[in-house]
Amino acid sequence: MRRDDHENEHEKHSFKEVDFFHGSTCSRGFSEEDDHTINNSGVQDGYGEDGNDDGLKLQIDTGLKLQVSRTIDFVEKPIVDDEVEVLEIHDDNQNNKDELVVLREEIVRKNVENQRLKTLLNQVTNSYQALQMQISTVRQHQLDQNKSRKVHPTTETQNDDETINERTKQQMGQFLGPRDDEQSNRSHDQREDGANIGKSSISTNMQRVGMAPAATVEAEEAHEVTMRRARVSVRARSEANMISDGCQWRKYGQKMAKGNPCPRAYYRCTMGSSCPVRKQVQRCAEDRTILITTYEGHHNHPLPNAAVAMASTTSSAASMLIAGSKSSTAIDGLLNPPMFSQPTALPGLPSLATISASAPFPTITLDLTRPQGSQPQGNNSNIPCANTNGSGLASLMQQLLGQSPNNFNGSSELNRENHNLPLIDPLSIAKAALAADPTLASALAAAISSIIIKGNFESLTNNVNSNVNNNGKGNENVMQIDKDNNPDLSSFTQN
DNA sequence: CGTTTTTGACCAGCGC
DNA sequence: GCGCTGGTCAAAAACG
Repeated sequence: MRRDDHENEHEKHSFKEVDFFHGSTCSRGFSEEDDHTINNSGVQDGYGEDGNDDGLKLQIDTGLKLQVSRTIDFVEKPIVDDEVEVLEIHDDNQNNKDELVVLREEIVRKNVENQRLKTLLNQVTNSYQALQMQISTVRQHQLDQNKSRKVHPTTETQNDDETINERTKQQMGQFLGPRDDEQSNRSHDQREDGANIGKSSISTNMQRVGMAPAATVEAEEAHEVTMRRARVSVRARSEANMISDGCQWRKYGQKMAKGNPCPRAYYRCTMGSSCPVRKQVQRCAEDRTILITTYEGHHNHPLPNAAVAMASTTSSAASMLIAGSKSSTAIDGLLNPPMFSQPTALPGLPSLATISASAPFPTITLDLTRPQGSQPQGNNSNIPCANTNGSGLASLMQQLLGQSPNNFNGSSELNRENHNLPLIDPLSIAKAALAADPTLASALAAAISSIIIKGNFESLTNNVNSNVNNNGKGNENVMQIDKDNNPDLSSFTQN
């Protein structure tokens, strides 16, 4: 292959990336062949030729670095050996030593570039995390202000305007995803805040319907407990006794649960001296290859990157449940279990996760075992399934970004309020999927990176407007990923 | 020897 | 009040 051919190949791959970031399907990074493309051609071609492309490429790697350690592995993997081997064969065949020298130099140069990009990547990562901290700080400050307003309420109009601004910023922070090391500094406060968010919302709604103060207090207390105990459950096929989530756990108990011959194990996070996070691990009674891991609580200590995914998902799930509770219907549902007597597809995310507020505590379940597009029993038929076209990753990301799950009821009066609620963090959902099943890493990493690059807040906020009918009899909203049964996703599997 | 796991006891919530 | 169940505690055992 001549150098010109190399450059043509580079250009092709660059076009692939551009296509991807403009929304078309793309296989970038989903195969071994393309893995190298990312390291060599893709980044290299974009770097130094176009200032805008520079930023683009850097942010690509930022996403990978931040969320998918496995993907980073091949970013950091030396490329010399394989390529040299290929080139040596090439040299033997064509006996063109000059060309070989040129190509070797090219490889060396690209390795240097890779090192430089890695350095820049770290810088961008740090900046990204710093920005998250700033957003969280602003959010915290505004929540405090909100508490003060509760004590000294002003006019309703004023409060509404401020609340809108605050919630918009909360959405921004939510999209970026909570940072657990900054959570560590104030996790308890955050939980308080989470409860207060719900309390504030409940109070507002109670006032609207003229409920008695005593009932309000009672509801607030119950809601606070509910929100503090919000859980995230991950269903994944695994022969191991635990899925790797980056945290250190200490087993403190084991019980036989009713209706399941497999024991349930109880674990406590040991990465912090008094970390309140716990998890339960149990095999599914119907299919013992399925491991069900349920997380509860917020870490109060810094987490390694590998653990951030699941931890931030927990936080996001709690926010999501709090958001859902902000409608009066949802409050009734959370406080009165009959609303959750039957499963219901999660609006916009029908095949990725389950929200189950059935007693005793609301739980969001990431089901990584179901065929994509399948629905759990008792699905609300009114919920549109965004996955019927079966377009693989594109469909998946459409589900992740397409609709907000916040509008659990169809109350037009409360929709305006719901528009300003914290959104479920699609990054966290995807990251949790990655943590549970690393084979999805390369596929979702690229997609997540594209989200970051595009700053796709619009995709989130715009779609919040979609109303979702809820007939009030459902209790579980379901979205699932299954790369095993989805050929589109399976084709992206990284070995 | 420190840490982790095991396992029976204990407690709280709930329904009857 | 009683029994059932889920969750936690804590002492003993196992492990590295």
